[in-house]
Amino acid sequence: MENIGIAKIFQEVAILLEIQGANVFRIRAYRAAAQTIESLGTPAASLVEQGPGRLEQLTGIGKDLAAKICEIVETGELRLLNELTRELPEGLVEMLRIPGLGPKRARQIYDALGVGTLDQLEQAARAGRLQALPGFKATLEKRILKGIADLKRHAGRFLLAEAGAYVGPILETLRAARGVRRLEVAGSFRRRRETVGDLDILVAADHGMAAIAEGFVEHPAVTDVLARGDTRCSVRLAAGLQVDLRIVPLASYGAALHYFTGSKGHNIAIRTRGVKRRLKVNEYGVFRGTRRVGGRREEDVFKAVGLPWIPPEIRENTGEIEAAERDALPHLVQVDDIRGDLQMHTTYTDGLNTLAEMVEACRAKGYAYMAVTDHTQAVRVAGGLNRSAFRKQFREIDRLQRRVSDLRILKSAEVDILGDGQLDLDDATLAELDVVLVSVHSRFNLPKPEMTRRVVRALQHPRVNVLGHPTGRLLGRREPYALDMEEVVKVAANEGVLLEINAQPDRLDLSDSHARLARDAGVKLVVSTDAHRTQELDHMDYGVHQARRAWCEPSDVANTRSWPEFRKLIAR
DNA sequence: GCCGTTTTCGGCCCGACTGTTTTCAGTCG
Repeated sequence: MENIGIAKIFQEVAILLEIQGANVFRIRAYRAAAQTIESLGTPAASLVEQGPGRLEQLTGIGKDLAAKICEIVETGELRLLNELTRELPEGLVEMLRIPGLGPKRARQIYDALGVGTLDQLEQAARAGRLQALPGFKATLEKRILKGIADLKRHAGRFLLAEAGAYVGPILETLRAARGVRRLEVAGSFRRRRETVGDLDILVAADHGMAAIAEGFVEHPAVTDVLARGDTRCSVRLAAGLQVDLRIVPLASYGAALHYFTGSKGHNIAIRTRGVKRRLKVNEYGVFRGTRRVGGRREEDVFKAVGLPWIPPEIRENTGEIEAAERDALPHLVQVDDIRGDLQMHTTYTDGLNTLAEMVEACRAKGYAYMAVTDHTQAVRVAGGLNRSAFRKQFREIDRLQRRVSDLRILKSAEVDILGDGQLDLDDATLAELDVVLVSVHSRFNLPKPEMTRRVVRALQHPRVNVLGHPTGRLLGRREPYALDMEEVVKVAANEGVLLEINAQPDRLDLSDSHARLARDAGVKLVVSTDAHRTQELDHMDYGVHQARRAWCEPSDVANTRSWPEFRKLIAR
């Protein structure tokens, strides 16, 4: 059982307990455990192997939950969940994803009407049967029907890049509105998670709040208004993306920014620290009794609970508070630290810009080096190169290099890892490359042991330097292939191979937790754009943020080094 | 169900909006 599967079981338990009306703190414990397991990086199964007590070292996991994790790992299921679903249909879990329908109402509907699936609920609502229940009227019934339709149309999360594009025009309008002093997108967007469920826009204003809210809900991009008040509004855009707006006075901006940035787990931990110091922390500020002791700046909140400011990307309650306490926060890598891009394609294969154009674009970015990594033959759809085509490209690189002194153009290739782990390029050509990048582009559904052997074999080839997009996932479209990441990290550490964080917004592969696993094992990472056109060189930003979420400092990311240092690092 | 500078019991983060309410429960973030 994968971590995500364990987390899902705990989430379902939490929801069913909630519908049962169980103790809210017991429910919260299951939710917290789900989150802990999901962001673990290392498989929970391997912690189970390390013996009793290892799991209990995780925050929020005690004796009981540790035993339940063992049970799931060993049997593939959880008796508690089975018992709960004997009493309540599992379909209720899905029903709770409808806005306006929480545990109490779901229970009420199930008890009174026997409705236990989304489809049954839709039928009941269409037939007007919900209105028969106390506390239900036509408005709520309509809202539920709309919620079901929305859920069917757009259940998923949005790529960070997509969400940013959708919200751009709204931000412009808000920035121009009278009274707006500060503005920022908070939430998971500010934490730079790879996908976001909705967007939280925070505005500081000294006057005209109602007019700002009005302008927001009236924006042409808005198709539905879900809620509107003078300080909080919630809308949906045509694409299905929900956008929330909060307006606070300038004096509360820092506290609100902290609060609405989250994560939820991080906020609870911070507020709990506040309680211990007899402070109340809310989105309006930090208070001792009724006296405000801070809140204009985000730093105020941290300072009040005895901590330095923590970068948003690591506010996941996965150790950042403890690190801040010890004054041991990482000095996270920044996009300006990057000195070269190590994966990109040209018109030699499936790129849209010529080699010369990519070189100019990299110079414009001020890079010290770039690697040209066109595909090898096995990737037929991309028109992969054979050895003679590579020689032709090398000659063009030499010609361009003679004209360019401020940028080192590295001869490289994205060499395909064949089904058995052999490389799709002969040793003589490999020997001519400055950097050898290897990736999997075929036979994605090999069983885990075979896929792991395949990748490990490739990494053990003495010419190999970087493993590209290590899990092959495409966010929202293709699951990662089955790969024992712990094993891959171990081999990469032994062989001195670097692991890539591919900065394509729909890849971001390695994931944050895998990248952190690698970093903690001392494996160096490379952040590369995999650009197929000049504009995509700008994706570096997404990759660097992913590295930041993995707690990476500049020294953890190989392409923050100069080329001579980089070359020393990859020598094997 | 977890946890401990209030330590093995008794706490556990906090506020806004909605709808159906005459003072609040449910939901959401």
